[in-house]
Amino acid sequence: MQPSVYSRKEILEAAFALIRERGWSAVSTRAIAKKMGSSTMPIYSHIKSVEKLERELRTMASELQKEYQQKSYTEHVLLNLAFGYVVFARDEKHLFRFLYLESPRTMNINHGPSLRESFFRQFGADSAEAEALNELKASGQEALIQYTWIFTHGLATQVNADSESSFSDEQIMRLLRNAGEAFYLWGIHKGEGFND
Amino acid sequence: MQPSVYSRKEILEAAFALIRERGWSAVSTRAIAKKMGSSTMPIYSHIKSVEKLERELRTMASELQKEYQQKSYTEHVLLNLAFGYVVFARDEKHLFRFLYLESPRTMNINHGPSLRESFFRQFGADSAEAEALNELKASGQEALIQYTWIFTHGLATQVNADSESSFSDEQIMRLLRNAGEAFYLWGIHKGEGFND
DNA sequence: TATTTACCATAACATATGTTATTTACCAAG
DNA sequence: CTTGGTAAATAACATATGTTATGGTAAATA
Repeated sequence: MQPSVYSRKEILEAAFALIRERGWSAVSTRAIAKKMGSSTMPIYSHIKSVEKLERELRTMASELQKEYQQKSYTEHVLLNLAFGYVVFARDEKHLFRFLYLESPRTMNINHGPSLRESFFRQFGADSAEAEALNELKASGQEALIQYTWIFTHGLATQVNADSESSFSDEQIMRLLRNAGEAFYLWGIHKGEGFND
Repeated sequence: MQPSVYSRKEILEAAFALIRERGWSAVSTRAIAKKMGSSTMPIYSHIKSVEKLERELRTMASELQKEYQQKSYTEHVLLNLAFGYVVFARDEKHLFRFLYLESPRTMNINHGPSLRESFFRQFGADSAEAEALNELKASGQEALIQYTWIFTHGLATQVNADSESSFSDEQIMRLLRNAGEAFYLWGIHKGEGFND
């Protein structure tokens, strides 16, 4: 048996480079092949169809997103998740669009789990964070996360659409902090939580 | 000279119906022709290229969006703009995606003027609204609009992605009101506006 | 060494799309 | 009525893409 000249890994990396640089619409079997200096056959021998390839690329993009979100930019877990999400949207425009803005080739409107679920999971996991929010009732805490998530996603898409990438880390951080504080104080103010 | 059997208007309406029902990716000269029961020729005789067609459709979609945003849902102009924007995103999924989420066929990341500019324009135009916000300094007012806009766009994209359209008018209105109030109170609280 | 088999390149098939050339049919002007 | 021009249909050209068939080459195996 012959060893593969073009490995599955190599193929995925070429495709991933393409989507990072030029977006999902620039990914085709021929484009990948050209980038590797091969024909399209190795792709089909390692990955059955473009649909499978798309799934792989989604996973890879999500992994990179996760790296952005897991860095410790501040001492606040939720803020880190939000900040990482927005910076990912700014610095990896095509990947963010691929994951959250553009439709899959099959025209389902179907966004991934993304930030929102991370928010809710992390919130439960991090006790220090939870303690700091003790003044809010449970419903208020959940609402705080919901509002923060909506704001974060809005900021991310806006930052993503800004082709000059003129949002600095500091600006993004300030926007997120301020919004979070506003929601938090509003929750305190209302006492009853966000749902009345 | 013969009168046209297929008018420019008829063509645009067929294309618009297509994009509303099945999205921009479903719009092609042949699909339009099929919908009209004609060949593709009338399209080219009235509209030179698909690129021109896309521009026309953007205009039409924006007009419909404007209708949503100009209704008087409440006594607050800004809230009306925001609410109309979100409801448009919920009820016209394909049009909203076409205008703000998907890339143009030519791969520029370029979102339209949209809500944000409307916000800033309307804000200046409506004096009653301005009066109500007098307690905020000018910089704080601008910031309030910015934060509100970010939240609104975030909510719109979230609502748009929800294929069950499970967001009721009341929920959307409440989210927008609460967020706006939170930002407003935060601005008061800070005194100096949002930019410190 | 001869053979078989996996891998890959080439070419082709199938489809979808924008666009244009050619032909047909019809209406209006002379 | 003839003729000319316009609009529409048909067909074709050009490109892009997913996918598959065919054949060669080189390595592993008998």
